[in-house]
Amino acid sequence: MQRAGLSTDTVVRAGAALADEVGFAHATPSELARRLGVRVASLYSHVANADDLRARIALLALDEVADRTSEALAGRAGREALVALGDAYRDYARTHPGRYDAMRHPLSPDAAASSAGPRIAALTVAALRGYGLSPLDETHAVRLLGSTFHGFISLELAGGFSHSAPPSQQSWERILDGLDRTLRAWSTTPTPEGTR
Amino acid sequence: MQRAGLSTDTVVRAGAALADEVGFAHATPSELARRLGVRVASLYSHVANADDLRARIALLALDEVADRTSEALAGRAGREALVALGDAYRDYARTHPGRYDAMRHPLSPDAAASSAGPRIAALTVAALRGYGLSPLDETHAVRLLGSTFHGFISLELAGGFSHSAPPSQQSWERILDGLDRTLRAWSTTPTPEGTR
DNA sequence: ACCAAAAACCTAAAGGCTTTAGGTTGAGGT
DNA sequence: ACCTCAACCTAAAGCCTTTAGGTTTTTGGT
Repeated sequence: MQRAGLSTDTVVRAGAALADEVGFAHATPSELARRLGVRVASLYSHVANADDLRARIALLALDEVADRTSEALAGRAGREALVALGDAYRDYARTHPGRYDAMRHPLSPDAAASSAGPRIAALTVAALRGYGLSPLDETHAVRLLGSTFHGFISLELAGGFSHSAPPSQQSWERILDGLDRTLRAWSTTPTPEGTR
Repeated sequence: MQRAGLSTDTVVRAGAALADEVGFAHATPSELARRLGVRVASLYSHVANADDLRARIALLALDEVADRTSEALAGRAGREALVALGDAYRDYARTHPGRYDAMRHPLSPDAAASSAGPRIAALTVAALRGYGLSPLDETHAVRLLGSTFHGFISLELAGGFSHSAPPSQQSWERILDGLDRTLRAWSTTPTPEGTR
């Protein structure tokens, strides 16, 4: 009998491809086994259970995003870096929607710590270097970027912008522009009175 | 034998409560029946199937958000309206995390059209009235608000901000402030050159 | 070339979830 | 008292996940 020659790595990669095709939520061991031409039970030698499979897809996605982000950011600063960062996320989400969703899959604390998540955070900080922010402002700015990028991408992916003109690309550019202006004025913004 | 006296409405409401407790993804007919003290099959008289249940929870959530938003916005304009809108979303997500997730559940085109979604969109436009935007700018601004609010809330809910100082509330206020400034300068922002 | 051990794959089975078909029982109106 | 509708039920089929334990291929040392 011919063997598929699977390993944890190949299984996870196939799982990621499946997630991109049918959606992260529908990337199940059953369907994966079917596509790999293997019995379901065989997958359980490579992956502990369905959730472990999903967590590993998440780790893979985080890694890939970190790599692309790192490449996109090389040699860029200020507005250019901001745009490169946003486009890197958005392009990744469009080419790999399942993996992108996987990134929001909750990980155990130590899985999260040893993931590429911190590396992505560090890259975001690096992208902001050109704006000359204080450490505190920097944290707020990282959160602003994360929120805006993730929010736009997830709404766009869910089809939230597809039912009205103009094309979302225009809004994306407007928003990047707004972010750049906001960040340039970030440190001059007084902290709101009500800060707790 | 005692009857529970269920209707579609009570089932959906119980489903929404369940979603808030265990998460939208785990709000299954099985678990719901268990809590209602009823056999699973009985639910299928009130709800077509598992996805129908989830869709109805989504519709309920959209309706509730529209109501709260509408109330929060009454008598406010400009920055005040912006903050009220954001806080309404965020408060709803915190008190009803399952329902909030449900709102991103994909609906059929006609279900979406007859949902409270358009009402929410109209309320967002109304909240922006004080900024005096052109219709095109208004659309971009609605998308900006939707993205930023949803992104922040969904990352916050997923615990993305809980592993670092300062508390997310501070970032939220900074971000609302940034949005207000951005919107005030929105129409003076030249459309980026590369607009397609 | 041989032969153990590891790795990959399998069958079988238990238990949970979703969904449908068809039967029973309670509650309200006449 | 009766009739009807709605609420609820049992039963069963089909799918998914997970575990236990067996078989076969591959591998690498001799």
